[in-house]
Amino acid sequence: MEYLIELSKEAWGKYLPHISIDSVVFGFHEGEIKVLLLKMKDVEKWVLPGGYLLKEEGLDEAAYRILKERSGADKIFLHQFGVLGSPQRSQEFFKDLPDDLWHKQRFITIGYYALVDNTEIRVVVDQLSDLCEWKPLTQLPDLAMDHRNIIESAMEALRLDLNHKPVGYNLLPTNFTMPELQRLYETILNKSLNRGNFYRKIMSFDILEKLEEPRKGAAHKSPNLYRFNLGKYEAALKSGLQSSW
Amino acid sequence: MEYLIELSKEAWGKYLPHISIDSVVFGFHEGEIKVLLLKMKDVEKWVLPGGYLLKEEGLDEAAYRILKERSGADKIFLHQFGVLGSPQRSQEFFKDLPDDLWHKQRFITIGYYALVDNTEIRVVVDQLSDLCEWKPLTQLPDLAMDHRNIIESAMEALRLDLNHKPVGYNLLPTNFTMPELQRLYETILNKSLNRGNFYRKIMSFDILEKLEEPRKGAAHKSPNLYRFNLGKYEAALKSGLQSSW
DNA sequence: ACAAAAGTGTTAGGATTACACCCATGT
DNA sequence: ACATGGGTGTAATCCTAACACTTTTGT
Repeated sequence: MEYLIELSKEAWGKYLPHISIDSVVFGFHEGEIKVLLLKMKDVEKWVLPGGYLLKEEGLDEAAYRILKERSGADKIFLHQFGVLGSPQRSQEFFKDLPDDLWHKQRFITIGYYALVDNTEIRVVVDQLSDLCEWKPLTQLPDLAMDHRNIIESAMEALRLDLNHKPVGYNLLPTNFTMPELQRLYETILNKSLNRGNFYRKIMSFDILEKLEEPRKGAAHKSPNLYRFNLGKYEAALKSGLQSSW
Repeated sequence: MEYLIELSKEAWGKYLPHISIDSVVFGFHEGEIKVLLLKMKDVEKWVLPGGYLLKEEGLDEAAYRILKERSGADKIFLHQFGVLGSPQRSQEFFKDLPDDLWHKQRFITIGYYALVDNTEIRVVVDQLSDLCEWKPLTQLPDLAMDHRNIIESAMEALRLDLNHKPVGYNLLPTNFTMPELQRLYETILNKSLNRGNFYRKIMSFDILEKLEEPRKGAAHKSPNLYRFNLGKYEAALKSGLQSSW
């Protein structure tokens, strides 16, 4: 708690008041969508990696910096999806703390979602948190304030953006198999897709490149590996992958 | 200028600093999309109807209030579409004014778009403005700060929302003709549509009700009048009007 | 007569869905 | 042998685009 008060003093000088940024970091692992969460020190509550806007900093810039500081995630796809700001969203949470505490202000929070290939992320635990972990979207722990809402809005935004943003490229490792890509689509859309039709349709977009070598080592037949042709992918996304999945 | 300074003093007490709200009010008139703009006093620049967030006010609530105060528009469809906030977006505009002027802070602005049937709006001019007028989207006057950008983002958002939000219901008068509805779609999508196909498709959604009486008085054949069945319209929008226009 | 509007018909071409079949390959 | 993956075939259905025809009705 000492800790918070120390940070608070610093905050009033560095940041714009009343504005926070929270990021919902999505990953895809073992066929599930996961969200990166931090466990608060001394409290059994989890929070999104969030932070504040420096006085002379752009919004996207701040979102990148915060994510870097609080989770170690770097060079990431980030997209702003909305602002949440009911007057009471955080006050109740800090009610036992002094009134001049930075955290006790009213905050408007700007929501970003981030997409990461989580095989590449090295998770860092910062000063405010005990733990930084991937939690499955379907089994979220107890979340502070309105963070569960924020996650739901982010997921909704992601679904709508599937044909307009490079979701696959950013959630999968560079090389991936067709079943992996299909499972990603099925998870985001929350419905199952016919394998043959999925294969034909995704190939018809002409955004994938097949690698020479299949993935080896596992049981069963070695699956072929693909990667996105980023140029073609982005060109195709501009007009939206016309598709009804 | 006196004026601004007076307002500035008041503002520091009433509003949250650094946060503004700007609304792009769309109307549809004479086959064109129009935007409601205010002309600043003493300067040849136009601005969006915008304002600030009261200390204990929700975001949507503030957007409604501001629109009411600055344009007279009431009971309106409003939707938040994004946040704009490069550090220098407004400073340059007020550079000759005192540093403690409210307006000279750094602002993050929350963008809303509003849809109105502009036959119903009675435009009000507030203290800061000379004029409040509908300007065609295709011939916008000289706009202050980044307001032209904001309008473009809003229009982009509107296009994407066409199958998910009750755009037609809110931009047209209660009763309207089929050619009017088609022209609205054509304008938003910026392409022409085949009449017969448009008719069949829109009817197939089963969201329109045909009135008994056609519109009378004009030249040529009296066109039939329709109105939206709001219940059915909203139900259909939930899953999105599956359509490729 | 003419222009605008309403409603329907038609046809070719695509896209979608839902299967099914066959092959390859690692254990 | 069996599970997994890859790739293609196909038929029914539906959607779309493009045009055309007919009828209605004000001026």
